[in-house]
Amino acid sequence: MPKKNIVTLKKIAADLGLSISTISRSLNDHPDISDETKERVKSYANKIKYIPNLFAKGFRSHKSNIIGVIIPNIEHSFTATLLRGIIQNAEINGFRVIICESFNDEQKQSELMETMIQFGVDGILLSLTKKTKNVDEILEMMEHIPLIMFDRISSKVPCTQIVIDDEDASYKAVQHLINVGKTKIAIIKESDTSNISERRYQGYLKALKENNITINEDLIMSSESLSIEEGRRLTRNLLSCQEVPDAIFAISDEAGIGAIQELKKNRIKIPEEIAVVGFSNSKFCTVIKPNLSSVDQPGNRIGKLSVDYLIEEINSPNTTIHKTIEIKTNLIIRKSSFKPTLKLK
Amino acid sequence: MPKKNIVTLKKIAADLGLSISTISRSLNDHPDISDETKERVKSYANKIKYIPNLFAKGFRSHKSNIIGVIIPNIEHSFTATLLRGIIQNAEINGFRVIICESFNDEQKQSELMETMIQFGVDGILLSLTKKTKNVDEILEMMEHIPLIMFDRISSKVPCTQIVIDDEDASYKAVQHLINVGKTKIAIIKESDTSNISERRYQGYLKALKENNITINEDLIMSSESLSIEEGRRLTRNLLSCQEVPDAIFAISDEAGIGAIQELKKNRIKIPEEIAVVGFSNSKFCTVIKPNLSSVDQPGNRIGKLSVDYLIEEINSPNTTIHKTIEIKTNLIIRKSSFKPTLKLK
DNA sequence: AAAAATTACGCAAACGTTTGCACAAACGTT
DNA sequence: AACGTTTGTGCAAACGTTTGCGTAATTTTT
Repeated sequence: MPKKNIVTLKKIAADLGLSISTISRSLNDHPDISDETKERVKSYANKIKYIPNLFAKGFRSHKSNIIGVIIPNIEHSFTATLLRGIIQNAEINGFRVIICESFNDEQKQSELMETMIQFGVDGILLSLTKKTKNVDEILEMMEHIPLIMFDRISSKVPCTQIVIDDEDASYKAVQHLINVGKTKIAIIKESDTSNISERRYQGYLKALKENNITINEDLIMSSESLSIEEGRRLTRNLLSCQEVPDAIFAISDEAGIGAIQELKKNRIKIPEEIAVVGFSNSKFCTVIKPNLSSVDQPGNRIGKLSVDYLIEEINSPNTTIHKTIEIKTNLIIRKSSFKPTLKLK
Repeated sequence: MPKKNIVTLKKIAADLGLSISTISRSLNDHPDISDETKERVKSYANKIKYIPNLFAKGFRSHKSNIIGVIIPNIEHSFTATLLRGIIQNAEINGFRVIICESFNDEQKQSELMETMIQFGVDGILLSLTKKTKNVDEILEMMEHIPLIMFDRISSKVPCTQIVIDDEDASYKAVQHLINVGKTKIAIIKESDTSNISERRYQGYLKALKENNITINEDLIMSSESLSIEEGRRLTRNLLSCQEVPDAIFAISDEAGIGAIQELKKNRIKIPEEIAVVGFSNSKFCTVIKPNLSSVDQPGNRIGKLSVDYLIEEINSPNTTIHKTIEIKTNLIIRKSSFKPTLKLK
């Protein structure tokens, strides 16, 4: 019987011979109330285990203290750290979090946003589906609620966005490969509808250009969706090129793993003949032999920052300065690309 | 300005010349209302994009349509599939999900439960911290809210529990090792405060006993927390035993991976000299060479079932028949334990 | 000592929805 | 023709909280 014996402001007021408003204000530390009364109310409320009715609160104040999070794929390795950062920081700030998965479905993504708004979340943290084409609905819903985008973003949406500095990360990865003496550097990326892939590709191009390495189209491999299997397939393709690469930069660890597997199958020495670098620094990296060099993304930090900015926006909705924050990454160098005798550039 | 132009029942009533109650009933398909009126109201509500205020709803009806989920560690590989099953099924049934992580902290776990109740969730799905000693608070809070436990459960709490049939799973894994001719089977488990580890250990013992294999204490390795590193360390210990095992059953994939790494380092042939089986069928299994045999846990199913039972309990809180559901698993046999010429038992 | 300001509290409305009850109209039964 | 029944709708209370305003008591200022 959870129903009865529910403690409300009214009951406390009756028991203490005060009015409901005095109780409310005491509990909320309103300056109008004397310290003495506050103390009396608080200790009594505590004693009889008063639990505020958050529905009534939200109903009155139009504040839910809930943040909605929409992510494309909860199983993605990077997502866990991202979520952890979000949840932790939200909690510190007194917010709860609702997490929903869009399953990379643009339609579902819109529905989720709508439901969340309806539900009364105070703000939304959105990581887009892999190929979000139409942002019209998002733009419309932005009118109704504070929105921050993270990880998988779109420049078409004018809001604060927090993201890995993908271009810089790729640039550093490729630069590293060049530093260890590689020149025929292949890239395994996704098709150009993927925003993230595209940014990483740009970093790749930039590094090559800066080092006066001519871009060889044969060494640019794309796939719709990068799995280990796709990594293997594309690596097979690379090996059958007339000019075989001496390094492979994969924009995902899965693809990098696939590359290593395929290279090993062909008895190609890693990193001597072909070096490999991945992206995400997932747990796979230290399981595969040789260990995969990879770009480490500080997911916690992105999560934390997203919450920070969202809360800021919730508290002052009119401030329309939208920033784009790019978080720097660290390249973790392991056996798959390490070369002790580095060639000075 | 998201504030104004909010559509409420009152506005619809005014626009349509009906009363608020008629609008409410129409939208809720109350039988008292004529089909004609219902249709008129619904289409108009739809047209002006009426969004029900869920706070007011919850406030009135004491129903939130939210399920709270508490898990010890969001980064655990198995958790993702579990969550996916929960979220999917909850959504189908018109429930939203709030997910919180207890970080394997018993204190935090209680706090989270309390907050969730306070928040007005309709029910809680709980997966315990690794070592939950004191369940008093949980027992107390159970009085106030429907509770289902999943994955990491405790027999001390009288509620419906959904869990992998760990004993059976281990039994099958060890039986498999015996089938391929192994007799000196080691186990890498956690210390006996871990409920799950203990159940898996029982399955191990059962299989050995049934096959009249005497239990060798030297082959039983325990650790506080199983990581890849711990797997390696315990495997090192095993290799230094006077009687080296011919198989290792690790109750986690991480430990299994560690075992394989250590065995390879010592140039021990897998599975010929020592076979290895893990538990969870995580993605690691197909990355390591040789591929790791492992117990596949249908996380989706557990998640789905948990939601089913919880909703049942929410809808009829008095029904106090608490079941314990044990889901069967599948052993996925890979190179790390496969032996083509199997010895008939 | 009177006026002004401050302090500490109570009253009551409001938030949007649901729901028990009342009631009018229309219908079916004697 | 008088009655009960059904159908469709409206009235108003209630849920627990916050908050603008009012006010009495006290203190400060003149």
